[in-house]
Amino acid sequence: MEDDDDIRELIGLYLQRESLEPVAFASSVAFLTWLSKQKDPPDLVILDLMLPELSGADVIKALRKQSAYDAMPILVCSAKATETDVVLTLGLGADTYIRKPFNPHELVAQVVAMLRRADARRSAPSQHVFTAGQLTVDTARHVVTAGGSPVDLTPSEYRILALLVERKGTVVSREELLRAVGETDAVERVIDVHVTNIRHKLGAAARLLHTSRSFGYYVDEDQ
Amino acid sequence: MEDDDDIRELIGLYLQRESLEPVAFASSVAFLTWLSKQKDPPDLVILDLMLPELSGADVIKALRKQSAYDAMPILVCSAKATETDVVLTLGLGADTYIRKPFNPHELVAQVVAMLRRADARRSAPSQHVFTAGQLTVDTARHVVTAGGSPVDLTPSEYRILALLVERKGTVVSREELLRAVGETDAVERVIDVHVTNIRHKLGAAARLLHTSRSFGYYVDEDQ
DNA sequence: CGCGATCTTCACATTCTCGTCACCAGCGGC
DNA sequence: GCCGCTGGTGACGAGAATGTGAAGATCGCG
Repeated sequence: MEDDDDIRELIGLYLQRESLEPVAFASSVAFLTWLSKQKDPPDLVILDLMLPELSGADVIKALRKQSAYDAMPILVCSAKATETDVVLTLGLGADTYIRKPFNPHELVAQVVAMLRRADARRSAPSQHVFTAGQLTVDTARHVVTAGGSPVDLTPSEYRILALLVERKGTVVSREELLRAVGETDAVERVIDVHVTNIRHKLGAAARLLHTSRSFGYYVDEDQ
Repeated sequence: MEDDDDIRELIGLYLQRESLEPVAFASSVAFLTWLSKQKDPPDLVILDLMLPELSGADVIKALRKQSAYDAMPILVCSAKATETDVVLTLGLGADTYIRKPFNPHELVAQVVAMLRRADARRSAPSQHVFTAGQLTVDTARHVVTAGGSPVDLTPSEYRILALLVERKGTVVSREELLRAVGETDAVERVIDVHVTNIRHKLGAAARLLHTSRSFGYYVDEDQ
């Protein structure tokens, strides 16, 4: 939210370049109205302090009172930069303060940093389950299932299959699979043996594990 | 961390006024050494970019590589304030950038704002009793029960089991368990011995504590 | 300083895994 | 069909990972 049209547009452009989806508002009221209609709160709010109607500080206060928005990251940028302003604004519940004039790149970097942190929290159990067809690899439990039933793999077999499923659709070279197994100086053919054993243990799901002649192996969803 | 003695002291004083407990270092190496000896990571790190020996950027890189510290808030303050510096620093994993010269009150306000957010996350699931099957771990009282009756564990055994139960269902590496115990310069096999002892003390509930060959240990509800 | 509790290391047994090899099968080119 | 090359596979010995008992090493405490 920012009352100067040019600045608002500029910021928007820079954010889009980071494949973010900014929604811009010229006034606090417009923003709050929009917000009340959203199902999920936005990932982050950029706020100018000097706004017509409701001031930025009032917006922060209003947001922080509502439990739905009390965890939403707020970045404040403003030309009002006396020490008191900064302290007060942060005290109200803003997360970061950037002084105007700021460089767009800086703003974007700060936004990305804040989102990274928020993401880390939200998706704490991040991505640790990979699937390919009826195959699932749980990298937290180190468990592989094929068609629902667990498959008992040795550590090396697990590491090979996990890498292949994580990269499903792309051929992985024996060299890289060797590295995944452990920094050994073994002959590349070791992988062949492991793959054979994996196939036996997978049973029907083995048809997802393909050989790419003279290149390596790959896992594919279909067929 | 800040190489100018006066500034370091000044910042420390201001932080203490907020009933925080700052620990100051004049060099990156001193800080990292101290950090490796701490059981729990500090709540927040204030970092100057221009340091002798290891630069602030190197410190950030080093910290973010370790999972124990990848969530630790980092505030960077520096006179190196070109746009590129700010963007790079935030990109490395810092959370906030403050330009020198900064007002101490601003720094403190920013620190408090960051801590508020980190606190909200940490204490959000203020859960202190974890269970897995007939096992319960009360992290407030430091008491473990198996099938209702209390189990008498040594401190190290408790820490290991607590971590495993908190993360039930996921494999925890010996390395991470070692870190939980506190000693980092011990042989990883120490964990094996502790686990053996824990198993004996758990009796029937020991069947919940599994070995994941070549990966670590894990606790699972079922089976 | 002595004592007990706890931690760490070590040694050994056991079980499981890995890498290698030899040989066979499949494929494509001719 | 023949040949050369690449991949599949069964078997085996070397070595790794783990469980565990016992012997120092440390620590905290009276």
